[in-house]
Amino acid sequence: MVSFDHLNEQQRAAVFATDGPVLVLAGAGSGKTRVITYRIAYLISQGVSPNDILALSFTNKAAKEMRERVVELIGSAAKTTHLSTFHALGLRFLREEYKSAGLSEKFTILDEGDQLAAVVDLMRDIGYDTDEFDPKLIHGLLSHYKSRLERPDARRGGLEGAVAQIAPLYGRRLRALNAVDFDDLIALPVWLLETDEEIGYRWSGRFKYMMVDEYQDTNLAQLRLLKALAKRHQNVCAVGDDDQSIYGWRGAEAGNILRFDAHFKGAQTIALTQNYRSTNRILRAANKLILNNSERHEKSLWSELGEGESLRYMEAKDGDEEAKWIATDILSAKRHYQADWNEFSILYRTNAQARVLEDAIRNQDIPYKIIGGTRFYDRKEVRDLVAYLRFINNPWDEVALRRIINFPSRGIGDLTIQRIADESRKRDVPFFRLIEKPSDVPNLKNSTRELLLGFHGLMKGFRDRFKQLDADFGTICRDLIETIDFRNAFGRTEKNVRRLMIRLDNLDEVASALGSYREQNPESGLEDYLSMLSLDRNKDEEEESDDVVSLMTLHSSKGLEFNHVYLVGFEEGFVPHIRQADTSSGTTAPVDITEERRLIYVGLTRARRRLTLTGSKTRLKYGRILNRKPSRFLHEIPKELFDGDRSGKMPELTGAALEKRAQNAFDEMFKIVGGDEIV
DNA sequence: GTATCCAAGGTTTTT
DNA sequence: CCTTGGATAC
Ligand SMILES: Nc1ncnc2c1ncn2[C@@H]1O[C@H](COP(=O)(O)OP(=O)(O)OP(=O)(O)O)[C@@H](O)[C@H]1O
Repeated sequence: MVSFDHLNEQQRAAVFATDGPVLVLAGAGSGKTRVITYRIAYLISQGVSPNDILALSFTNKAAKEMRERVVELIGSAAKTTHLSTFHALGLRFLREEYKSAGLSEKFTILDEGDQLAAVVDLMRDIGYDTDEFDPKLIHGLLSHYKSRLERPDARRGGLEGAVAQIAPLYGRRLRALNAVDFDDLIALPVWLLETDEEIGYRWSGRFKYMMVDEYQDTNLAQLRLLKALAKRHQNVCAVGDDDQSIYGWRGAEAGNILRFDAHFKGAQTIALTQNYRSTNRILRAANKLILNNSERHEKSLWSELGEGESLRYMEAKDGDEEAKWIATDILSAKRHYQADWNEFSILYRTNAQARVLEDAIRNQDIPYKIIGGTRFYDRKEVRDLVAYLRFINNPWDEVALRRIINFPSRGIGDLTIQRIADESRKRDVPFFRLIEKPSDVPNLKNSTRELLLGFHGLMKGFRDRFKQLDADFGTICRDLIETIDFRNAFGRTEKNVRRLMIRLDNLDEVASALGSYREQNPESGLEDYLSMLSLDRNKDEEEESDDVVSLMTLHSSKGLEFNHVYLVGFEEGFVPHIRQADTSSGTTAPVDITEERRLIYVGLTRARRRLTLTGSKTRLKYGRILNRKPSRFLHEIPKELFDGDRSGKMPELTGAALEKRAQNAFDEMFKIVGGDEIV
């Protein structure tokens, strides 16, 4: 039996209000996520089938965590609850309804690079000068329109006109590749749900109770998806905080949460006001900062966790010193607080900042993990191997095919490829069909035709092997690496042996990952692994989460909490980020300093008891030294909350100083917090 | 068709 | 700084 004693009154109200639309709009750390987990538990305890419950969160990590928490509450009965991200849900939908969407079974999810390449290709085709129109910008706008399910106006000039011209071609191109992009994962399901009555009816009965976490970060397309799925029952419970809306740049629409009751008629709104996470000093810092934003939903937050320790601000002379100082500080704090490593987190604005920190932390033998930003699947050799897998899985994937048809070199040159492409376009036959039957392509030497057939045979062999029910993906993938002879291909250009070894290791890692994926999901095919790759690029790190210090961007930290938080690079240029602060190239998004402020708000409110801001007077960039000054946001946090006077003088690291500084706060905390509970 | 050299540009944030 | 890809020579 689930006990609801661990909820306050408002939380209980939200949990028990199972029917009809409910919005929980409340500040950071007020227990919104806990409402969702308990709500799932409550529904199941009331006899609702776990299979009828859908809870959506923003990241795979969050979805996974939610599953763990619900299982803790009610045990394995929760296992069949649908917990996923919007994109994973969209994918699932399309894997079932692919035919209606004009796709074939094993469609591919195009990664960003390939999306961009498609845009460049199409722009060239219809005679746009890629110097005059930045393809990145065009692609960004295209994505923006899709995320709002809007059509750009073809009669407009300039960028919008260009996007309007390219959009339909881009769509057609993707369908020809039997591929979708991220936005399609939402847009196509919405389109089907809204236009195909049978599909709409079927799916709107599928999930009887739906919950959405971090609702402030949903976009218009996601709102439409939600509406379509909830059409028959309106049982939607959304929780979020407009002050934590940090994805405006990719189409998130704060209006979704602020006008929830207009989108879902008869919605009741519940506010949560007690913060269970942070000390009052931390809370006050965050509240004061966010007060500088207008047009927000005013919220009051209070905490029973005492005043707590003062915040700290440390300004180093350069990035190395900053990183070293943090590493040392973590070491002494670990001793002093008898803390576990996983109580520490280092947050930064951009992934690039992780490098220095990583070095410093590793030097002190501190166990750590870096969440996100991993470029593993962006490395050339990995992308090449994945391109092979993609083509094997989905022969329509011409992008992958072109990437690998002559890598490693097998004598199929640009001219040959051009001839095949021309013929393919002329006769509207997929590229790969012509490789199966090169005699259909005019002007090729017979020896070239032989080469093409050889390539086709090779690929077909692997395709068949991957299709077998008992296929051992890991072994097949290693065979592929061998047969293709990547070793030789990279050995030729890479004379640095160490680097060559790294590349080969990376390839082997893909094989291992593929093998273990198959072992864990014996029912899944190659297509599932590949889409998992595009949707969850952090999978590997999450596995061994254990007792380690976490490094991540402010964006990735949303929803998490740590006893000790270091918010690093607290300088103009990082926060707000230079690209957001200056007015140049203002086409992607309006200059939005308020979103940067919210980002800091998110960062500050991750801390439970000890919050440290750090910055540096100089930064090394591309080998150049840049002078830096403290972030304007520093001055928006009251001086008196800081240890010292916010001047940045390096706080002492000795045990005695720590002792003196923290003693009172520490005792106070312990009295109040007591034993930790699960959410 | 393939190998090699050099210039340019890259760093916002993520599904 | 380092990587990437495009131009050029073989
Ligand atoms: N009623 C409660 N009693 C005690 N602790 C609670 C209660 N509700 C939530 N908590 C704790 O407060 C912390 C924050 O909760 P939770 O993550 O649900 O907040 P949130 O509103 O989702 O935060 P954020 O806005 O930052 O995502 C967690 O450690 C949670 O265990």
